[in-house]
Amino acid sequence: MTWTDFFPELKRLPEPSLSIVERAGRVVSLPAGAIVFGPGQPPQNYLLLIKGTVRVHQLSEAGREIVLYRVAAGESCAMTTACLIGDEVYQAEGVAETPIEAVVLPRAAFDEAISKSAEFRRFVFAALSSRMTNLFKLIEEVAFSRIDIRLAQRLLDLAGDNDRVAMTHQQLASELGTAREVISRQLTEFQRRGWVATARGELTIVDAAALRQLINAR
Amino acid sequence: MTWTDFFPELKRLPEPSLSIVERAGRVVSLPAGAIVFGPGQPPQNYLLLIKGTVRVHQLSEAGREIVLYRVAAGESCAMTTACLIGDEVYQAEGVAETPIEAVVLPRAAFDEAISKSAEFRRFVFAALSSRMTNLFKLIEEVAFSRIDIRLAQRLLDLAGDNDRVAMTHQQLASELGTAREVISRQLTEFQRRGWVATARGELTIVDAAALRQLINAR
DNA sequence: AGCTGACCGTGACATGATCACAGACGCGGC
DNA sequence: GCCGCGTCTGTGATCATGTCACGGTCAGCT
Repeated sequence: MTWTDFFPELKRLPEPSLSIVERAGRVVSLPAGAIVFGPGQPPQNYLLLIKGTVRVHQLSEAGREIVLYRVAAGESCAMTTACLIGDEVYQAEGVAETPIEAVVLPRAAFDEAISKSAEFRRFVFAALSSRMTNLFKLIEEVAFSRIDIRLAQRLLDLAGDNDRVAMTHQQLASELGTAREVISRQLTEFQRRGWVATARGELTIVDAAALRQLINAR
Repeated sequence: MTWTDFFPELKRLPEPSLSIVERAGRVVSLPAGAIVFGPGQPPQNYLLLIKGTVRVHQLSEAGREIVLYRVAAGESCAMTTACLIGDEVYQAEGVAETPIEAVVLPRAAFDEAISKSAEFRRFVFAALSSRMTNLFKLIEEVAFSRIDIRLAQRLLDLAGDNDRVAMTHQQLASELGTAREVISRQLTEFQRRGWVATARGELTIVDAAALRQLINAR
């Protein structure tokens, strides 16, 4: 079994493209918390995530941060792709949120596959454009959405089936690019209304319907 | 003379790619104020601007807007490219700020040129990735920058050699995704400090150095 | 001159960010 | 258990920004 088993679109690549990427790509593992890439670095490899998730966030000078997007298993990293193509350095940081396994495909092989395979191009650029779409949405949210609505949305996104979010207020603030105090106050209010239950470093969604209603109210 | 004269990178395309795009691309003109594309529309053509500028901005439900980027002569439109590749509809609006001339290249010819020419690909995707880089910067600014600094930056950007910006406060507010009143107050303050002179529908930068210093102060 | 619509100024208030600080909790060491 | 320490959370004060309401001013038109 080879790593392309994790990427159906790539598995269907015609030869010789399939062989190129299969042979050039190496699988690496990183522990949770590892910094996958950081601002100022030039990308050397195309990245494909097999297992785990990577959080990509931007850091401000003042020490605040905002999550730009997450890379899930089976996806590629948009910022890496953009920087590779445009020959630029990373502007954001990528952090392994869980232990991860990823394929690193060296630039040369990436370029070769791009030029030789229409299917590979489609895979790469469809992912890129879909992420771009997300970024436009993010800009709209940051510029125009109220913080309580953004928090409610994010809590629903982050909660698993057990409606639990194991994050500190500071981490939630970093998700949305705001300050911890703002999150604390909003959560206090959510709790007062019986929508969530909070505990140190974690929180439980009690009334998901109410949160959804808040989101749709405007 | 053909329209590719306006795009040095394309002019250097090897045959047959050059002929493909030259023959498939039609030059169109639009008056200032024309809506080039709008939210919900599917893109049918790749766009290359020959003359004038197009402003691409996102509209919020509440009627506020923010300028995502401008397409200058000699450039392509990133949102169009992304939507074409990813087969999605536009999420933002493109407006001709001046009378414009543009090349529209139908999807089929675009796809063909992409698959046949490495140079064309480089042209298209380098533009896309560079715009993506801009978007990350925009997110950082919206999320973390003070409005006075963002306004100062934008004024310097918008001012021509004569240090004049012919826009209303409302238009400036739309540039930055904020409200008119906020701009009015900031400009009043800038004027009080002797940095700008304001008039109805226009403004003159008096002390560009002071504005630059404000920007660099933090 | 008088009308009209766009443009601008401003006060009052709501929301969000920043600063300062204190209390609560969890965990390791004893 | 208990202590000590670092992290996490709560809260008031204040500032920055956004929203609402309204009135005044200006340019262009008849």
